[in-house]
Amino acid sequence: MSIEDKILAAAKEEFYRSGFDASSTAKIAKSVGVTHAMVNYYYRTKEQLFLRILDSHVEKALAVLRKVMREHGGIEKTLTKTAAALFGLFNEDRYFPFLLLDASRSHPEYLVRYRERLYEPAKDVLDGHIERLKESVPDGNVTGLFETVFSLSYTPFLHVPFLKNVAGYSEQQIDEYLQRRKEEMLTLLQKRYSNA
Amino acid sequence: MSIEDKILAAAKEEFYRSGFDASSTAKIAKSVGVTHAMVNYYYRTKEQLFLRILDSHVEKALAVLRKVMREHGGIEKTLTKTAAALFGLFNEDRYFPFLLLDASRSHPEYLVRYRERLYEPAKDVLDGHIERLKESVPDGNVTGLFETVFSLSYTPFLHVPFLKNVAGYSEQQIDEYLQRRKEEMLTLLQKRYSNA
DNA sequence: ATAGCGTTTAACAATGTTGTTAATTGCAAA
DNA sequence: TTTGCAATTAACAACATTGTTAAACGCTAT
Repeated sequence: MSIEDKILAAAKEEFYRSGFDASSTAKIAKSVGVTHAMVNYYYRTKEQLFLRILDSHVEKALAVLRKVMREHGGIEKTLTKTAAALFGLFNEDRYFPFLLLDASRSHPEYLVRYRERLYEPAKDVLDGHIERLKESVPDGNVTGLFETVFSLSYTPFLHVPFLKNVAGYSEQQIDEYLQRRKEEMLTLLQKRYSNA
Repeated sequence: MSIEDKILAAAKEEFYRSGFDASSTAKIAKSVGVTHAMVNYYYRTKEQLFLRILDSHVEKALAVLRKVMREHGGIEKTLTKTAAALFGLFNEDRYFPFLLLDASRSHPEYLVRYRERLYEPAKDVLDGHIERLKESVPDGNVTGLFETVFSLSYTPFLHVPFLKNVAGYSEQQIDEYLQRRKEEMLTLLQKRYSNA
């Protein structure tokens, strides 16, 4: 792996764990074993380095969502697939939810750039199929259901640092925990849309 | 309000919005309009100032939970009351969830001190009444249900900065949003425990 | 071998951070 | 009114931060 790539990987770790403001390019460089000038040499500024990482993650998330949303099934299938896709996405980068929350709280200006495109995948479903979907959901609160899916997909990963560092879970216990949460989420969804 | 109290209030804001590491005692002092030496004069160190704030919040949260958990009703009542209590707690300090997440990710050592006491209110219910509760829940996953309640109670508040600063919600829209989320959570719970 | 070019370092500047300390202020009690 | 003490400031130390720049390094191609 080239130094350029090593810096990117180390930066990912650092930004994941500390957020933008509390991260230090000097520490990133140190963890790679080079002078901090290398960070500026390859990525100009801390901000550009951060945005590059954020960008690739958001692109990936959007791609996943678009794919799921395009499959036009009933509310049940769409919700379940969305839930599984989101959970899988976060499971690949377990600190990604932290990154998003940190950005939304401390640097919303970095997220404004995605505004339109964030709503776009959802629109496919919410506009094109919302009428049919509404019939399957008691109170017609389809967007609310999607937000519930979103929330229940990422909270397990927010809890990982606590479970690991405070409650003392082992890696295996963490994995079991995440699996339980996924199943509980899917069970809950079934109940929600399957009866009035 | 005394300067001592003003510093505490400003620190709350700053820690809420930036987390421990990204917060600066100098900025806190500046926002109050005093020299940063005052922070050290009244609170010794940044750490002690932070812990004082964290402590009072955790105490309050534990008190609320203890109160709810002590009322020995069925699973339905206990869950609903817990949900409402947690939502109300976070609604009073809307950045509190951020504070907890930040601490659990970047400073778990600050949370270890509460470890035993965090589980204590839950134990009241989960040990003393778990058998009876289990009968009301299909797969007997009572702890899972409580965690779902917890997750759905705080995520709306995590979303507020995004909705305000990226999506452009007004204060009123935020309040309406929070109300919707609360109701969706309660609806969802009803479905979950009311049928097999 | 050497000229050239991309890479890397060391050093610097400007700024910000936390915490301490000596000096000053201002009020209250004797 | 003057002594005394709490409150407040200004200045300082030690260090970390980001970003820039000139120099050195090391490899490749001529």
